[in-house]
Amino acid sequence: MNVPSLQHELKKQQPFDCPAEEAYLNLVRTAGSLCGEFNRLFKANNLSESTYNVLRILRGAQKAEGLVGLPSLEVAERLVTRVPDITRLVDRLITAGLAERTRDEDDRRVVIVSITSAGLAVLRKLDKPIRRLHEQQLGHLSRKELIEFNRLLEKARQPVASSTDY
Amino acid sequence: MNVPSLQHELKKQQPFDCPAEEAYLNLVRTAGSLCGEFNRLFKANNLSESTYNVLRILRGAQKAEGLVGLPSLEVAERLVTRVPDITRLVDRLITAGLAERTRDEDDRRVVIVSITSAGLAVLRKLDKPIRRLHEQQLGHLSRKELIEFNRLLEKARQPVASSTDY
DNA sequence: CTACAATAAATGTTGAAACAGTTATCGCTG
DNA sequence: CAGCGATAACTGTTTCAACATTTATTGTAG
Repeated sequence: MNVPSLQHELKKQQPFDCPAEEAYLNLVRTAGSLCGEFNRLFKANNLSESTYNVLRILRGAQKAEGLVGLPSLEVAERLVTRVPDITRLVDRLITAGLAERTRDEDDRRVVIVSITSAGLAVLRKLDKPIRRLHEQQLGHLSRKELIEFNRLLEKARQPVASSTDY
Repeated sequence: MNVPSLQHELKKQQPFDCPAEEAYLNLVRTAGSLCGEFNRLFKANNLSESTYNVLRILRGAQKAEGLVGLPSLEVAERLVTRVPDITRLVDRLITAGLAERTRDEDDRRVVIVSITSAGLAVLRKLDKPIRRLHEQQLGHLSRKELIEFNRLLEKARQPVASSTDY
């Protein structure tokens, strides 16, 4: 079965109101579709996209920056999608034994979150399946297409008449 | 302020593991960003993206297909993002007076969901702001870019080696 | 005509996201 | 060093999504 056009897929008789709307729906649907496959993979390992991303960030801070852990807010800021409730996100990881908290003695307001060896083990186990899924999802786009795709996605994030930038 | 590259934005020191992953993160982040703006608009009118989409589908069925309403399952199938819990989604619309249920007398298992005049009024009120937001978000992409964007998004949804298609 | 599989919708329950409000600590100013 | 605003994290609460289970109705096979 070929992938039908979005318009046909939604059984809309009339064309889209405007091209921008069509692209928006296309974008949301595509992201949802690809996300869904990852969520299934994560769920099979008792993780969610959010908790997985936190673990990735913590491992990255260790490997690339040589840090034991990161302050909670720092973790929140590095997440792909904004998360206002980092506390309970980390709570779940701690309950699962994948992360731990230590209070920063220099500034007792901040809490350092770090990944445990169990957390690292989970990530290691997931690395290959994740990479394989990435390849399966977008590996059939050529190098050129990927570059153009990224360019368009970044341009789409840059709003027109961004009055907030002044 | 320019939109920094995703890589810089996430404060990752090392490059992405693979191009497919970079594109995936870019996609998810862009969709989340644009979605967030719509969600704010919807919320200001006591709607969510899901409930708004249901209303749109119901209005579309009326206008384009001349139907009074649609069976619940039919509504669920037309939604952009899969929703397993159409019942309570419609519940909320009914509580808000924007939709109503009638039992199909021919097949008493099915429930016909239809939009009320209040629901149509809400949609009418939102039509312009929605269109304006679409234009603001993606209106700065040229016609050519939008076409290519759509093409790439559809290609991205088409998995490689889709063994399920045989 | 009864039994039963299939279908449509509703319900129960759990888990997570969103938002507001609170507590603890810090740094600065008088 | 007392007071105060700013900052970091936590907590309470509501709403929503996801999953499994249940009820009601239909059509169909014996």
